[in-house]
Amino acid sequence: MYIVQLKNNYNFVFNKIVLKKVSIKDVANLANVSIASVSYVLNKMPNNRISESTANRIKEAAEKLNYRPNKIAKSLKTNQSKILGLIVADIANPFFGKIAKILEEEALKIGYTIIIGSSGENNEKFDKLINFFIDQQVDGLILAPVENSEKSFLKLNQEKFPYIILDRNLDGINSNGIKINNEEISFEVTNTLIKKGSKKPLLVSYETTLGNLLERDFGFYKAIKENNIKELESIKVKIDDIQKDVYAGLDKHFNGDNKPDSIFFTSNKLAFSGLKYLLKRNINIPEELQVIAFDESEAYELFPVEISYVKQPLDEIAQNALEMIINNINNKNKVIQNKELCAELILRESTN
Amino acid sequence: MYIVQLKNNYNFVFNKIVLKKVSIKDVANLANVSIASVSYVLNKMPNNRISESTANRIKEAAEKLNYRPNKIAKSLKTNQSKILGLIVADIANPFFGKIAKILEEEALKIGYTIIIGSSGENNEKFDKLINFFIDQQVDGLILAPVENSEKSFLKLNQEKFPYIILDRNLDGINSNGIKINNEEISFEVTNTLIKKGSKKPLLVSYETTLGNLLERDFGFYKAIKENNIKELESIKVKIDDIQKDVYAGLDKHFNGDNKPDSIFFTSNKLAFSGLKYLLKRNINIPEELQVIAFDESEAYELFPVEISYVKQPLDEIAQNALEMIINNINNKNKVIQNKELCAELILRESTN
DNA sequence: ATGAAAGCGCTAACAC
DNA sequence: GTGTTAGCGCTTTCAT
Repeated sequence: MYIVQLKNNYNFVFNKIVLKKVSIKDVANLANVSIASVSYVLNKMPNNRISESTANRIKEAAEKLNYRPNKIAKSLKTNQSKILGLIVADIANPFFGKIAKILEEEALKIGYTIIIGSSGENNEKFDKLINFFIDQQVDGLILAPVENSEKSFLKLNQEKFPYIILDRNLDGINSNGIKINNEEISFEVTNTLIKKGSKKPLLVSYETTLGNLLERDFGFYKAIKENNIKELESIKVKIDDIQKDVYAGLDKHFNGDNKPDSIFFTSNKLAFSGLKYLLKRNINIPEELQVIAFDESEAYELFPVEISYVKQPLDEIAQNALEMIINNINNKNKVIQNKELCAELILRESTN
Repeated sequence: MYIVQLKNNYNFVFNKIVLKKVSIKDVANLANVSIASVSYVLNKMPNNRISESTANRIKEAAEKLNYRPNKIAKSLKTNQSKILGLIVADIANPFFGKIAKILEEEALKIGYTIIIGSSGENNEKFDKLINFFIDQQVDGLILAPVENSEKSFLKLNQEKFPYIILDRNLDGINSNGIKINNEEISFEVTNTLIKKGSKKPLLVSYETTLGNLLERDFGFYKAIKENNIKELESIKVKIDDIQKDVYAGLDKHFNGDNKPDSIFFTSNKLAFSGLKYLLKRNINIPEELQVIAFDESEAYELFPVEISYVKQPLDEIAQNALEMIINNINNKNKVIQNKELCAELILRESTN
């Protein structure tokens, strides 16, 4: 519903011509009350204030005019945008897509909107997005850090801007965050492979400084050490040329005479490239080679063998992230809290 | 940088204590000019106004205070939020994820932010999101309609709210939109299957009223008619239980004695379920059965046979969508424009 | 070349 | 129980 503004304060409800959105003033006029009363009623303030009859008049007027409060104006006044910024590596990656989706749905329930950005693993883009979002007056940020993004965090810390760290972590940056028990679950993965007979497990992982990924490596190394297994040369992949590095690494191993008999891929993207390779090479899974991958992926379903994988509790992650950031916003000087959720190892055909 | 506000208008720059964000007023104070001048300089207005020396003073002051204009305040004044709402079926579906990503990146370049919602193919959620986004004061909407969402569009039309329709279309809703040549490319797909020897092509599609999907069916039917091929009973899947319906439909065909010798899946989700089935049944592709799917999907890469597919020009789609909605926002009474882009058929192993 | 001031739509303190 | 009003941070018209 729109209003034609004739004089200064006099509005005339009209049917077709679009000129001006309905504002609180129009509702007040129609209900014959002050704008303050409208605000009180529509925001459901402690209702010892307005009498029920005027309250009803106001509600009716609002309905009739199809009044929609202007959140921008409210934000300006209350200094709260009710917008949260989410920065992930790549929103087209279903892992982040799922988190974003849950986050968005949960946020909606408590009146928050989420704006999403993809850093593309690039620290400059990451920093640029942070700035853009802050300029956009987001109330807080949910961030999946990229390598070399420490300075962005230091700046946020210095300005005491509310944020939490999602999924990943950065050495030396001690902030509120939510992630999973990367080391423990990776330890379990590796132990499982070994228990199932693997003598030569191979780690396919990243060349990175991101803590969560390093922890996955640690879990692997810890397990092979405890089992007195001599390490095959791990494949460490650069994050920006995954496919090439994975292929090259696997080629080296599978063309040699000290072939691995199991592989642990520490991410869904690594697994994706690796499985493609194994498919091409026609390697028998699990007889010749056992496989466990990190993260769920639809793609695994079209692979001839059901892949065992580490399932992250995405719902829990998203819910906790949201809870944490809201908490942070409302209470800026809180103690730092690092929540660690438990991932689950799902065993299927690829681990006999 | 923060400011300690001592009296009413007097601010004192301080180092640690956080009280108040830097505002235009602070910059004006520091530069010894009016806030109007600050606004002029920082918004790079036609510079016949402010002298270079004051302009420099202002820029320096802004930099020194690390001033960040408050977009909320600007929005309130200019009545433009520079926020766009995007509603897709499911942001966790990489097809939409990719579009969202490109959209977001392009939007950023022209100073727009995108907020994303997933309708989950549910028309109530769809409508709720629209309302939420409008309340959020988005300048325009980019919408992938769901079934039975006509009333939402009628409402938008009535209010002349700027929006464009993405990827899909709805019967009877004639709005600005961007999609691909669904019928033509589906015709080409089917013809290709037939030319390559298929006598009994099978259509696996949706039971739906969404125009874009129906067009894919039409393309198929047109091709088999022109080639005088008797139709196998198409599989029409309900959008909310894809896997079950696909399995049941394929079971019926492959257990009978009039087996199809080629399949056209009209979406990536259908193909996903179908390929899973074919994998389980161990059906020989392409010898026994040729396959073409709609949309690209990472998952296809892990299937033992490279799947031929219809590639949608996602970048172009996103760019056009953005251009169109911006156009719409700036010029509300524009003629209706329906842009149709060309998809591309990528032939690989699954079509001999 | 610059400043003063109105006002965007709302909230909330204060007045009556 | 209800109204008045200041003011959030900015843009922009109108003075000077």
